[in-house]
Amino acid sequence: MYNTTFPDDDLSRFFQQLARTSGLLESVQTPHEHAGVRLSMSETFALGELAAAGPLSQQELADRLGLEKSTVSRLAAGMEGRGWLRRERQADNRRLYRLELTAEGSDVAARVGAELREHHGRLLAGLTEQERHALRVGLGALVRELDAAHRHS
Amino acid sequence: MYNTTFPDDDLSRFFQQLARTSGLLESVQTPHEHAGVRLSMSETFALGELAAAGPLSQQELADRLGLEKSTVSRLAAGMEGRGWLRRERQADNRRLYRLELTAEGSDVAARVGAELREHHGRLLAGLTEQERHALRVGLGALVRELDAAHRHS
DNA sequence: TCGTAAGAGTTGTGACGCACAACTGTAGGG
DNA sequence: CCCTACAGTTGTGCGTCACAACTCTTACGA
Repeated sequence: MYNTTFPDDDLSRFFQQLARTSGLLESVQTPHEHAGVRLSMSETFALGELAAAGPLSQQELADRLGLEKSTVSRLAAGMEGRGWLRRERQADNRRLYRLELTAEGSDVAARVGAELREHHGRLLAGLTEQERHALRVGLGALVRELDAAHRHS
Repeated sequence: MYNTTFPDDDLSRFFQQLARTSGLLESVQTPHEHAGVRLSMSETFALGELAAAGPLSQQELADRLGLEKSTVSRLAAGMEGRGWLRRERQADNRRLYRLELTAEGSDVAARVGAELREHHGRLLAGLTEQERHALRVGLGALVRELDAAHRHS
């Protein structure tokens, strides 16, 4: 009688599992050790965005991270303090920052990225080739729909 | 030069997307409105666990949710206060609680569960039948590996 | 049988991540 | 030249959580 009341579909089970173990996100709540560096999830993603997209303003970074500008202000300040990025005003518009990774920041991004890739690789190694392919197709489609749903809101 | 430093595999993109939009988890951080009821993610999962597994002790619930017993103590107290569950000591061992959903708790669980299912359904409706199948296979395998990885740690 | 240890649950405390609101500073237009 | 728009900052408070120290119940062995 019980299990008819709550979603028992794959999506639910997956997200519950994800949120419970959080092995992939490496503990959503608490800063964690990556490649010998302690960083939060937002810092991890910020490094990823800056590494992938190059210099951004804080507002652009906030949009990409889905965070409030005030939060990103402190986030960027912290990362600057740790020597991971430079904060210079943009020459043509001094209202905007130009957040750019330092050499050290790029290095951390590379190391953390490598560790995440390796972690994902270990996980995927347990899958068959078919399953990996299915995961790629399925997640790709899901990301597409998530994105669409997000845009329409 | 930039995009070689950070994981750009599907898993990374997916989780970043997930964490950014969080449409599925309905805002990881902030309590959200579900079926006319405001509850946190942990409360949502707790309802799901109790609805699915029946009466549990607090420690068992803590294990299932991946939370500390002190956290679950306050969580359960709150849910008791909202009339969602009863906390009785187990007759044969009075150290343990017997957390059981009330009628109202089961009702909330059912309504929230239905809304989550509907939400997931809307999302999946945008996928082709092939993609849905692939997602099912891929996520199933991923859950299996996450679980295994979690057990071995 | 009594003391001691184990384990469930509670409470105090503090960290962390975040949003909101009110502020400052820069830029552009009437 | 003011007025508005917008990037960024700071004050503040909330929600979630872990850790540690405590109480209470139970089991076990000398």
